[in-house]
Amino acid sequence: MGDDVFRALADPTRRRILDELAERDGQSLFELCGRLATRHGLGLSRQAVSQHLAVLEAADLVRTRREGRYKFHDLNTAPLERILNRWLRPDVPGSTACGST
Amino acid sequence: MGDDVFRALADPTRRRILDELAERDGQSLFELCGRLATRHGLGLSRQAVSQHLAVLEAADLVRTRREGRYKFHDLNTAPLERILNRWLRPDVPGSTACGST
DNA sequence: ACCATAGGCAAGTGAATGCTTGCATGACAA
DNA sequence: TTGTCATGCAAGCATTCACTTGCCTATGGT
Repeated sequence: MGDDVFRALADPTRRRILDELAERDGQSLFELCGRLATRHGLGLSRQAVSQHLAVLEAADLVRTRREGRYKFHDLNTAPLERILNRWLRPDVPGSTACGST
Repeated sequence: MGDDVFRALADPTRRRILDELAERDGQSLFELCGRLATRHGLGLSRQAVSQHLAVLEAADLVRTRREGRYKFHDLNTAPLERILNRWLRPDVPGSTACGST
């Protein structure tokens, strides 16, 4: 476990998506496309962003909720908190649970 | 800055190398090869590990010091500490410095 | 000097990755 | 129902990446 998290964080575009969601939770796919374009200068297709979101969701870094035909995305920092302790604080209780990733 | 750090952490073998160095600093290339093989079951060539170490060193996650014909590797957690704050504590002073990575 | 040891450099290969293109699905409005 | 909007699925392409192979440098022991 945690493998998907590191892989998800490897791409700079996905990190910018996390930045966007950290600033404003609950954005839809098109909202993210627009903000990545206008604020970060990234001219990505809708599918490109969709695939990035799928990777982030698989890593549990992004939670989604459907409402009608919209799908809203929320940032989930729990996997990040679990990962830090691996090398930074190796003797915190619970940090050994992800030691074999 | 920080881009190399995420890329370096993306590979599971490199993460195991960091585990090894976290447990015992100052290992040489051959030492790491041996311990990755015996303790993690990874049958990697010397060059494979060497290239991984080069990536980790480029990301400043590993510091090296030469002594004679030996080259010892030490873990450096500073880049990790800088990265945490990006999404976990966005309002800590100094965390804005790596916001555009 | 000789040889073994520790490490470095560079080209080549197979697999994974990011992105595109095209078509399909489901929800809402007219 | 018909059309449109938001999203999903899948194949194809170009790049990147991890690993190997082969040769080279340098240090230390004998």
